[in-house]
Amino acid sequence: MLDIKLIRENPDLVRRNLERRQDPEKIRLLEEVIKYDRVWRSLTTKVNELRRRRNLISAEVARLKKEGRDTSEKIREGERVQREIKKVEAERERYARLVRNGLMRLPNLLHESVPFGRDERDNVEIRRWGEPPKFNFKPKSHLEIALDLGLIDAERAAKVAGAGFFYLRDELVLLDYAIMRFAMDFLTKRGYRLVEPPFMIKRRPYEGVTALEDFEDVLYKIEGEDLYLIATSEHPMAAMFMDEVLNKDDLPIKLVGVSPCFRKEVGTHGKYTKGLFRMHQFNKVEQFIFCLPEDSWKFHEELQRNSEEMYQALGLHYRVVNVCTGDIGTIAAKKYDIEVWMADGVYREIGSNSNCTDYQARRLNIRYREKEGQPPKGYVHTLNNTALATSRTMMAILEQYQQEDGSVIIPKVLRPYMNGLKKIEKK
RNA sequence: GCCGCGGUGCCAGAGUGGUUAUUGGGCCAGACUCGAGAUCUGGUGACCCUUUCGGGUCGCAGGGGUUCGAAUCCUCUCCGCGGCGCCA
Repeated sequence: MLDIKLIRENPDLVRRNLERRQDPEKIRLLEEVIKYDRVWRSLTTKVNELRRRRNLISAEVARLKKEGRDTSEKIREGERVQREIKKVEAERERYARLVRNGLMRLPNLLHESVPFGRDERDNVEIRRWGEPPKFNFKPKSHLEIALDLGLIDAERAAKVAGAGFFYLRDELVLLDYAIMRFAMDFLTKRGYRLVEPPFMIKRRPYEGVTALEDFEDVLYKIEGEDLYLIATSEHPMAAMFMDEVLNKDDLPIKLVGVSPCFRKEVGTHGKYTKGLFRMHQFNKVEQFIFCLPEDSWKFHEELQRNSEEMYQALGLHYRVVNVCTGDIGTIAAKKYDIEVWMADGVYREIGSNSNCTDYQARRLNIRYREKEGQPPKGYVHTLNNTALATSRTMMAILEQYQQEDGSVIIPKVLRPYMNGLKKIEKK
C-alpha cells in the first residue's frame, strides 16, 4: 500500500512512477483515490465539527442535571445533532472505503533501476554463471527422465487429486528433502533463522502480503473457514509481525522459511506447464528479511548473492534478469529472477528476489521504533527471495545432470543428505 | 465443540453511564550539576483544519447497537487463559 500522504503531497511523482507500468487502469485508480480522499477530508472536518457540538451539548446536559434544572430542550437538540452525525458519518465511511479500496489496488512504486518494458521478453539479463552442459546425445526433458526412472507417477496423481499433482517416488523424494536440507543448512550458517510457518492463514494477514487478484487465481480457500492455504512461506513469514512495533536493535530479522506451497494456477494456458514446472503443490525454502528502510537495497543484493551461491554449489548453469516494469507485479519495487538452463535450451524462472520496500509493511502495519519505550518511527521494509524451490531445482538437476544411459548424477553437495547416493539409475 | 474468566497507552495496572484516561514505570526534552545519579517540570498514539501559532476529533481487542452522552450496558467476531469433551 502506498502512503496516502505521499499521494496528496506529491501526486505527480506517484503518477509518473505508475505510468512506467503502462497500465492506464492504475492511473485511473490513482485519480479516483485523489478525488475520493478530498471528499473524505471535507466530510471528516464536517463530522468533527458536529461531534464537537454534540460533546458541548452533553456537557451542558450533565451540568443542568447536577443543578437540578430542566434538560429536555438540550436533549432534543442533542438528538438532532446525533442524527446529523450518523448521516454524515455514513457518507464519510463510504468514501473512506473507496479510498482504501483504491489504495489496496495500487501497486508499489518502482525503483529507478527497473528497466522499462512491456512483458517478460523485455527483462534485462545482467549476468550468466557457468556454461550449459554439453551432451553428445539428444538430452531428454526432466519429465521423460523421471518417468523412465520411475521417479514420478503423474497418472495416478491425476486420478486421485487432478492434473498438476504428482506422486514422487523413491530417490526423487530423497532428492526433494536433500535440496531442502541443503538450503536450510546453507542459510542458517549465514545467520538466517529457521521458520516452519502455519500452512494456512486468515484473510486479513493475506490481504497484507499479496495482491487482491491472487485470491481468485492462486489461493486455495478452506471451505467454511476463514483460512487460505499458503502459496509460499513468504506469506506467513511477512504476516508474522503484523500489528507489531519492532525495536531497531532487533533489526534486521533474517528468516529462512520451510513449507509446502499451494497454488491454483488458474489462467496459465499458454504458459510452460510441463512436468514439475507448474504444480499445485511443491516444497520450498524461502529467505525473508525485515529491516530498516535505509538498509533494504543492501539486503536485496545480499539475498541475491545467497541464492546464486547455492546454485553455484549445486553446479547449475543459470542467468539473472532484472525484471522489467511490465512484468514485475504488484508488490515489488525491484525484482531479480534467476533463470535456470533447461535441456531444450530455454532459460526458465527458478527463483525470484523482491524488495517490497514498505508496501507489505504498511498493509500489515509492521513498524519499528528507535528504542524501547519510544513511539513508532516508521514502517519496516520487507524482502523475500526463493532459496530453493525443490520442484524446479529437481527439474534442473535432472536435465543438467542427465547421462546418456538415462541415469542422473547427484550434485556433490547433496550426497550427504541422500545417504551418500551418487547417481540415480534404472532399477 | 461446550462452559467460565479475561483483552485498557511503549509496559504494568485502576476505572460499572456524565467535563479532563487514576497511578506507577519506560522513553524524550528542559531545569539543577564540572559531569553522572537523585530530584523537579513538561511531553510521549492516530486523524482533520491551519503556511506558522494554534484549534478540533478520535483512540480502552475489532465490528454493530442502545443513549443527549459508552472503556463502562447489549450483540456478534477475533485472541488469550482455565475446565470439560474429542484427538495424532
